[in-house]
Amino acid sequence: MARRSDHTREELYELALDAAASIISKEGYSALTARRIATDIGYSPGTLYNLFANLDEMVLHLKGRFLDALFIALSNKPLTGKPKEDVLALFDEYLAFFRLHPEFRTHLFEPSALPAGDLPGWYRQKIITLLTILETALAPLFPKSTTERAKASHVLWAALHGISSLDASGQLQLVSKTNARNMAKSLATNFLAGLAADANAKGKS
Amino acid sequence: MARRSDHTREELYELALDAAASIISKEGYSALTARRIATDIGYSPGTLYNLFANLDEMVLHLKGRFLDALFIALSNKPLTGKPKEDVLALFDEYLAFFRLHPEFRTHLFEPSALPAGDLPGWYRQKIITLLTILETALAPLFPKSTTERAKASHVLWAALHGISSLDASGQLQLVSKTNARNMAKSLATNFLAGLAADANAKGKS
DNA sequence: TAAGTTATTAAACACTGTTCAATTGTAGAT
DNA sequence: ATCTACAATTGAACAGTGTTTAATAACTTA
Repeated sequence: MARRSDHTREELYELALDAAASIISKEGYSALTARRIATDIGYSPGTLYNLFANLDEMVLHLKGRFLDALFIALSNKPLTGKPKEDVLALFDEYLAFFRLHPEFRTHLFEPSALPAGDLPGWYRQKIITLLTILETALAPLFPKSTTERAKASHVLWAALHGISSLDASGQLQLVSKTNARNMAKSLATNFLAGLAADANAKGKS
Repeated sequence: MARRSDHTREELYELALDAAASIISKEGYSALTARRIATDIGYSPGTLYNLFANLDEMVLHLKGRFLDALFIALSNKPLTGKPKEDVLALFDEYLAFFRLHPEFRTHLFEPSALPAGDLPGWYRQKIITLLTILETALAPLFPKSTTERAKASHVLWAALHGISSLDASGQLQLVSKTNARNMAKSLATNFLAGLAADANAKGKS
């Protein structure tokens, strides 16, 4: 067999990622195999290796798509300028997004077999773009130091990821009666109150 | 071939888990295969299936051992009764433990292919026991409500897990200049300050 | 000493990711 | 219209995986 002109390279790329997303969402990660994707899109496994270096890279591109979608979801509602309100809204949106795509909660920010630092720049950029939203929401609390602002947003993001990820793996329910949304609210409320108290103390001294 | 009396069933169990831990720590998760473990302990793959239902169950037992070790590490220093001090010390100990066993940072609290709720009781108990330490450290802050105390400890644990896990996968360094220890400190400090502020407000009203 | 039990094994099964020579449709040049 | 060059696509193969199972032989008991 040989060349077909059923789809362009770009169409194939989308077809493959669509199929992969559908398989994962319907049957879980373990059902995602090269042969299965190939069957679903009507091509042979070898064709996938003409599009991606390997399955890991394909999953990385799929994650990239989800990072884009998450960014759009989080950008949906404009920020009000009130940090607490905005952070709570972003957290809710974040959790809601992963409730729609539970299969990605654990995996989206987990290692992709890549040696971490070897993640491509475009992927890193997507995460940074995502974090910018949170950083902007925190901005009013940090009129002076942008490095402190960045740090706070990174802590909040990592912490929220922990809640969302443990929730997804079911280990939260295993141990706690509080649901993820409540925990995220507790995290945001107390952390921000702590930031405010700190700013107060510095202002007085 | 047939029966040998080189090792008891219990010895074999320990041998297998030792070998598995060593393989993971030296060559990573992907090197952990039934044939490899079998070779390393001088038995055939089939023997492993006389000890464990399957590889996933074996990994679960290995995780159990790590939860035990983590508990011991966290119980090492006695609590002082000062919540902030104790939580900071626990966080540091937690991060230090996973720095010693980086290969487990991501996996220890991640899904084990088991449908979450199907995790055996003994495993669940190990996690609960672990959380009790943190809950005890927070006790002075919650003289009345034990449910609020539990909730706070769960939030802190999940958040710390997020930091530790993202750090392990290298995605923290990808995005932030702050290291995990600093982030954990920021988390603990601000969250506890927030709790204190809340308690103050309630006390006054 | 004989019989029964059971730990242990090699071999097999159905799968996996990945590679590659062979094939053949398509595009461009003549 | 024909020839050539290119490259997308493929089936088959390779080396590996987790897991099952019938056969075996060492141990235990009678």
